[in-house]
Amino acid sequence: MPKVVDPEARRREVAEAVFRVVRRHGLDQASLRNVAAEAGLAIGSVRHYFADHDELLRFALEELTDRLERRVLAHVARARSATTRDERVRAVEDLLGELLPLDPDRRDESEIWLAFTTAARTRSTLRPAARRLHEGMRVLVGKVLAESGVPDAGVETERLTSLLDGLAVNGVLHPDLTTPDVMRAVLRRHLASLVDG
Amino acid sequence: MPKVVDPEARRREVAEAVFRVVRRHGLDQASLRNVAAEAGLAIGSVRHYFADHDELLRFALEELTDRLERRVLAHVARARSATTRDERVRAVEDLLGELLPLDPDRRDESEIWLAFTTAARTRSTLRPAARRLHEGMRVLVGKVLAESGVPDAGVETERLTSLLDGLAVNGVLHPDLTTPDVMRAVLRRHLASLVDG
DNA sequence: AATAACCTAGCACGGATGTGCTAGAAAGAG
DNA sequence: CTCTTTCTAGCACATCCGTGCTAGGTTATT
Repeated sequence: MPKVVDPEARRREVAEAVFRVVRRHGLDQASLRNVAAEAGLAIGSVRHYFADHDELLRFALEELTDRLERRVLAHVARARSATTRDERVRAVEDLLGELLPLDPDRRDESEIWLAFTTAARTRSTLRPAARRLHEGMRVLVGKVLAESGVPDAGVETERLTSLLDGLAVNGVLHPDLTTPDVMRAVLRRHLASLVDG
Repeated sequence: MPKVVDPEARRREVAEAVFRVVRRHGLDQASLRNVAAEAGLAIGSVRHYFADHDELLRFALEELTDRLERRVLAHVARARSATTRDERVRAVEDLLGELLPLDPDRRDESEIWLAFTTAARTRSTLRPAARRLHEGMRVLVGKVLAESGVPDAGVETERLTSLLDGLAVNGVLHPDLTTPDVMRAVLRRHLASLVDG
């Protein structure tokens, strides 16, 4: 028998390499060769774990989705257990802040999210995964608003979803203008305007 | 002397070809060969008007900026001449709506904008032009808010700018969910919440 | 120690890309 | 008609890409 290697762990390692390449040089540059080099593997090794270049990118996007989902779900539990209204508002703020590039880790994730999401427009094999990610975020925002008793959930869900996406985009593309402090202030203002009516 | 050809007009024609390719297949596919084929020219002809592949893309982005600017400026004049408050609100709505993919033409423009803007993150030669485009939009939004007497212009400018960008992104990437009607409703709601306080 | 299974490495092919050059076509000026 | 300048077309080269294959290495079990 061969050297025992957890194949799923390997796949995740390769996905990490994809993320680093995408972050530094863009999704175009996430070729098998570049990713293999970044992962410290031979191109043949990468292809042993992924049948296809497409499958590699698809897996990376799903990996990103999983990670985001896990992080957000932890906050959901915390938000539900909030007692005072102030505590609850703060919990919602933190929860939605997980979707913004507020610190280096989340900034990395947002950069990767933006690259994959926009690429999915013309790369049809990425569309289903990108779609699931978007819908997940959308229903999350919808639930948060509904549970907070905000009326007119349809329009407000779209408004908050698009605001968060726009903040993430500008936080990634123009970090000197859309700084973490600015993003937090905008999010706080928006939430306040929702509860005040 | 040769066949007289207005070189600027030719450059703009080629830029149009770039737009069509980007819209259909993404910025990655806007190679000299693909663009030349789309424009019905030989690759050598395209290179006669553009020294570089970089220069071609840069020119296309600047062309997009010019076009957008021209369209928006027309609305600015109209908004300034509004008399009643109702008329003014509607003018502002139309003005900002020019930045959203509300009809096929603007949808095309938004798709191209998104492709170039996000590509500028890793393609350094596109950054200056993308930056100017973003700042132009930002000061426009700032002026609109200031002239409408909205307080706290800093945060509100960022909030509305990011909302518009987010709507454009989702209008392009998820047109079945973020439909023109939804975008209009969101924009209207946001503007209303600003003037009511 | 021998075997069999898994993993790694890499060659080879066809295709695409940007760019440097060169040859020729088109058409107003003399 | 002829010259001269502008424009068009396209070849050639080095580089990178995804993928089909194959050969070699590594190691737990027998």
